[in-house]
Amino acid sequence: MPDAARPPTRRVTLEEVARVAGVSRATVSRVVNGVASVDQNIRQAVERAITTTGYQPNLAARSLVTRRANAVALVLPDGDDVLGDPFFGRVLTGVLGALSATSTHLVLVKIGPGGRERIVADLRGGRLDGAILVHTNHNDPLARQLTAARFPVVLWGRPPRPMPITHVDVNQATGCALAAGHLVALGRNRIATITGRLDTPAGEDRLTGFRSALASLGRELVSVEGAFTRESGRSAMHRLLAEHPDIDAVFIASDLMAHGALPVLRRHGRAVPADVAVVGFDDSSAAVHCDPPLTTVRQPVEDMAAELTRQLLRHINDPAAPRNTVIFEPTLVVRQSAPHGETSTSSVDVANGGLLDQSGG
Amino acid sequence: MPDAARPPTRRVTLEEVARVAGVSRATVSRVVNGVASVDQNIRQAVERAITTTGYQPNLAARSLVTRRANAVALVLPDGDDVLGDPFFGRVLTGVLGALSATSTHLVLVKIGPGGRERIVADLRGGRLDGAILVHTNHNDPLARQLTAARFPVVLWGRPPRPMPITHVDVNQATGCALAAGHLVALGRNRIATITGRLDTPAGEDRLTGFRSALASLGRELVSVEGAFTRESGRSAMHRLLAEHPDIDAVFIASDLMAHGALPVLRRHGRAVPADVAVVGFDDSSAAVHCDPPLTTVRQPVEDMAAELTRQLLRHINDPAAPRNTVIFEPTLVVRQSAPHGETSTSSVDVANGGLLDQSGG
DNA sequence: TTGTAGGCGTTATCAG
DNA sequence: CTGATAACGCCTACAA
Repeated sequence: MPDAARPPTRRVTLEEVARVAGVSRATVSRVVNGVASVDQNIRQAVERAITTTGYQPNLAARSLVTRRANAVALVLPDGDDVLGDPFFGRVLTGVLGALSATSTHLVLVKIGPGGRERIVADLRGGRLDGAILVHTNHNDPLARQLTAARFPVVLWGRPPRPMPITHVDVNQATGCALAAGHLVALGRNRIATITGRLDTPAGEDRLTGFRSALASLGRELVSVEGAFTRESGRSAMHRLLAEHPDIDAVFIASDLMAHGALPVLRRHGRAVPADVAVVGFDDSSAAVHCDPPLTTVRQPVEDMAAELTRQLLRHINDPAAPRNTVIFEPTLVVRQSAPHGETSTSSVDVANGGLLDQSGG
Repeated sequence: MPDAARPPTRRVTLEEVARVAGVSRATVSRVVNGVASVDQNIRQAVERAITTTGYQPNLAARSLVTRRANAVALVLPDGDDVLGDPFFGRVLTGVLGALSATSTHLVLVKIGPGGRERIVADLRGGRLDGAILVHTNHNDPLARQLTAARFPVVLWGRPPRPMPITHVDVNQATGCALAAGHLVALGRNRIATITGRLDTPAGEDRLTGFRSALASLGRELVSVEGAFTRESGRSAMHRLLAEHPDIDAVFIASDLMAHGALPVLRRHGRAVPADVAVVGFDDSSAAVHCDPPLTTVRQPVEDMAAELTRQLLRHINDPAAPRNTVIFEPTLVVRQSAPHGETSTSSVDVANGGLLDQSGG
């Protein structure tokens, strides 16, 4: 028999282990699943039989009877470069971290054509126990569809329109207030913002939050709409400088956009922060590698993703569990693009503003 | 019955569809699986029954009998920020693209403590059909272990030590020759390199490849070791400038390291490319957002990842299929960090050097 | 072309 | 505490 034709490993079933150990299948099953009520001697005999036979449970068979796939999906929008956004790396890290304590698989899904149907089929077909929805496009019917069918689903960020679904979010209002307060404390008066997509909850909340925070400080605001991408930050900054050349501060709704916008400021002869102070949002890796490094509102993305994952597991384990919302408090991370003192040029990187503790769960 | 306690959807089995359609389970199964030999009228009746009942196949049951999980793992090293590397985003995009034509799930796995055992268990337990290994740490026994057990496995990049395993790689020698030729054509003579981890195949191949390419052009080389991370690029450039302040060109073994290194050059008063020309490797998103934009050796990462995925599917579908190696030819993407002419300041972004066509598959 | 019947490997119920 | 025995839902010879 040629080497290449030999199957990976011979298949060993409960039946076989039972025979070797001289007990019944049921008993072996109990040992495998750690059921307490098994005689010590028998347990040991079974364990020996398991190692000598090299037994490995067949997960499909188990899945068939337990009705658990032990797998959840992380559902992303279909964009071509979403996976290049450092934000997703942090989300993945958080989700994988929360899952690593379990034996639950993480299945990565981008919603392409027919993607929605496939997710529903997998959920109904018992191949997926639940889904984590991250930035599936605004007004995507998926969230509503899945919650209506009562599948375990959780959402990153508040739903576009009010709807009973478990989700986590950062307190956008607090974050915006931190940014506004910081810029005003720096003595800036002609303040602008580059928004995210205004048809997304985060985009909308950060605009209205920042505007009302400024208003309560007696300042007005001009805004230009971006789309949360680096390129959109670049072009939005171009427009902003053309329309409002006299600004002295900008709040940019994501670090990635800020990363695209900063070179534009430089090229237009604006020194940062001397002429224009800049504050971003996220504290993604992009913030650290901006020039100058970016003052930004930190979202504890990994923690939020981990919490979201735990919420999903809760819904899977208890289908009747109530829906839940967990809001995390952001902090301000002060770096050189909008330093503490007006004339500071220190390169100190305050990793955590400490103005607010994160709370959640 | 309270809404919250109602199960998502009532369970419908083949049995039930069969009853509704007035045929046997077997016939329904044939229709579901698209077997040709079914009478048109009966087929239609069955299809009608399927829609009226809302039947959805139970994948666990199917998996149990077909011995197929329809899921493969993408195995990553355990590092904390691997998911933040833009390289992985490209790999994911390629893999998902190749898988989107099938109904195969992509399971994301980071090798933490006990991770190896879990993968083996999933493979043996029929929960995973195969695995794609990407940058699992040098000398990780996993590749050898899985191939020895004859599980379907494929590898990104050549194995550290020769071993029969299907893999894809970029032609590192060609890529290095492109970089060396370009720098020499620019009239540079004091050429240095910042290497990747020299205990990885890519790190080693890019050092030896670049050195021998330079040697054949009559140039010598000084080198400093990095570790493929942005931070390592930064510190390596510091060391390089301290030890060899007179260099006029640097070949950096990854764009991410180059992204960390460029600001160091600037801070040390070296103009790029006037004083020091820089060439990177990968053509990742980092290359475009460097200042100045980076001339780099482009790896067709998405294509390579897609091909690697297809190879895995081939091994899954035919356990006796021979192992395979697919080498992709890189191209040189010329940007401002090492432009075409010595004095050029054009901002043209030559997206594809066109010196070599990619070939593969 | 269709139906019958057996089996895939577990878990779970219920006697003993 | 242990052992039969019956599902779980599907595929697939084999027979009709």
